[in-house]
Amino acid sequence: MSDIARALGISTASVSNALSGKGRVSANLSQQISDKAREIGYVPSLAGKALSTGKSHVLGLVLADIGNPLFPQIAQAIEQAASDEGYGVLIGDSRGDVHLQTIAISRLIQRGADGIIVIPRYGTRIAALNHPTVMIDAPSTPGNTVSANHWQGGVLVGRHLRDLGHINLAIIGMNHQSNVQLDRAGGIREGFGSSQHVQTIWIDAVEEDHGPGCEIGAAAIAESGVTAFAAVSDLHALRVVSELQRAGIVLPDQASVTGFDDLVWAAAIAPALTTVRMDMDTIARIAVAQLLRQIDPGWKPSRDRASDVSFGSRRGQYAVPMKLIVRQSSARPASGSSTEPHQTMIQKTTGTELP
Amino acid sequence: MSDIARALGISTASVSNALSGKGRVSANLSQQISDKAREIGYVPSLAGKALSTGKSHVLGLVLADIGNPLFPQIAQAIEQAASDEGYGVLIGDSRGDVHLQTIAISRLIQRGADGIIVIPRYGTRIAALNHPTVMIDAPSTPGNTVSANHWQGGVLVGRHLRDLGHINLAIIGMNHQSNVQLDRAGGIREGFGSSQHVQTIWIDAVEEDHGPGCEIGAAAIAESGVTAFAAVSDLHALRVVSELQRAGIVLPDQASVTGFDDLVWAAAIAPALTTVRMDMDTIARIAVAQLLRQIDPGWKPSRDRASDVSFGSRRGQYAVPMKLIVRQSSARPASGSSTEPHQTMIQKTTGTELP
DNA sequence: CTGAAAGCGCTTACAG
DNA sequence: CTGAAAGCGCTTACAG
Repeated sequence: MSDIARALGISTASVSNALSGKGRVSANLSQQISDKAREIGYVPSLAGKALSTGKSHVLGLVLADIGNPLFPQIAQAIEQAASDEGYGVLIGDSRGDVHLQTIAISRLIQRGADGIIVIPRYGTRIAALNHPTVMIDAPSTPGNTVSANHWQGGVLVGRHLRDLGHINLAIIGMNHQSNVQLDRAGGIREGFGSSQHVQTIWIDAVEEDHGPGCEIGAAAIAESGVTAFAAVSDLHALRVVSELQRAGIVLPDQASVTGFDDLVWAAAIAPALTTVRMDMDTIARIAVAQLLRQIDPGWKPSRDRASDVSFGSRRGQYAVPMKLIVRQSSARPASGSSTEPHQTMIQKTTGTELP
Repeated sequence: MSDIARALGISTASVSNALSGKGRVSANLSQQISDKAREIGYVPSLAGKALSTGKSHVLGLVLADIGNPLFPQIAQAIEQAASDEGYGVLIGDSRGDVHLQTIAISRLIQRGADGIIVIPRYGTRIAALNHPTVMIDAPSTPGNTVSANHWQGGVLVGRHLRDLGHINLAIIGMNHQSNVQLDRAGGIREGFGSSQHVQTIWIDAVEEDHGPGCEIGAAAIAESGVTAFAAVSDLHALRVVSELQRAGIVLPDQASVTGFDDLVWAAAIAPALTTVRMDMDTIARIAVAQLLRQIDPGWKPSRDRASDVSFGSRRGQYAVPMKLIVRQSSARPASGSSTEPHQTMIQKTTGTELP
């Protein structure tokens, strides 16, 4: 910057004013300055700017567990939304440890992050920082800023399965401490209708009895009359699909399975998994916008995003609609066989030697 | 810092010297300073430090595609290794676009990253930056700094399948532009032995003919006599498992399947997937160490890591050994049925009405 | 061992 | 419209 000033024989103040476009410089000089800047390949020093303004233009993204399979989707969306607004993203990982979560946050603050985006571990409450912060979890989580509308996503699944003609459903969850999972399960129940048969299996409870990674027992559940399995995550849906197929149950003819999140393998398995997808791009945009508004109350989005306003919010919270993605794992069998008594069909295939 | 100096009636120079532990201050004063610092809750300003030293203590992590399912493992390991050395990690995503990759890198540099860690898209060559950079890809990639020894990982798989008694193998790859996949496939071939029957299926070629997401045709391949499937990634292994099971082929009795990378679902499916794991923690530590050495030739690791030196390197490259994780998908059947003529067995189960 | 001073690259009142 | 000056919080020769 001083290079430009020297080359043009002017003050750095004018250079700064011209380059920041605050309009305190004549159009003529301003033009010369930007020409010269381009000519000498001027790259502003963020460090200098940060020191004088007190803003680093960096956001911190803290996850309970970076190992989470959803992390790629999240990080990609946040990175995009942040960089659209001229912000960088610093990552912090608390490796699933609640205590480390706080440490990770303060480390990012020390590093100069202007604001923090937290995706907490279920059951965790973030101690109120006196630092701009937004949280992405579930509408039912206290302190949540924005998230997918997990309940509504569940309703989509429940209705879909009901419309397929199922009357006996098992919901598969992993952890009943997780508001995300609780919301999803509640929505599924509502969508499926309370007059039907519905049971919920929490895998953590099963694993407590039989050890981690044990069978969920999906095949046995199917034999008891359940024809629809709605998992609260694709990972668990995959376990269900896997156990069912191994037991010789043909999908989707004899049972429908659905998941959540549209993880990378959902489309890769056969039959491809019906699932529900979050609109992470929108969630990320809203999260970043809310954060920047905290950092600078006068902040306005760089491009108009009319959509930002369109999600009704209880208590200033945004709940972004989810979208059902119907694939073969819950297709309506062409032959209409889903209405046949499934007991018979299962028996027909259990003749093979199974584990 | 000036607060401390004022409170103690000394110069900021002494405070700086004491706090940075460069030993130019009497033990006595130094003690007072650190006491006072703790007392008033002093938090150093990285911005000030960055401006005066010209170092941000931030590293940039650039991925071709953050959406990559391996990203969580990578990011977690890099974040850990970097923060162990007092560095933060800024993320950049090129969304799979080769052109954006260069842009992402320069954006991170502009943001003040002292060095860049690149995990490139296959087939991409990073234009030599005049900025500290390390690259994590495959030993066979020009410019690679450190990576898993994908070839050796392949050998592990090949030998394992051979030792199981298989004599007819199909290697499943996705993209023959990827050095990672090429290395893995080559290793598998070597480990399995060249005297055996081996064929390689590249999914991208199959998809070119039949559209994306089409069947690989694993069941048909099995019917042709193949009893072992070695995929170069868990994702493709999953597709194989899925197709095989759907066709009524029982794993591992009638066929063995292996993958690569130990992605999150590898242990979740039934039967659990035999796979090969990278030692990302070691790779990340070496990558960070190499990068910091470029940034500051006098740099030394904060803790002694004797292990860093133990991986022989051709041309200064590190190839970190991979580890085979044997699970049920390639277990030796208790009954020894893998040596029975599998044709019969397949027929036995294809009696059910399959798609 | 300790301190006064200059400088890193920017921004921002304040004068002119 | 333009510039001289001070300041953001640190580090680092250089004196004393």
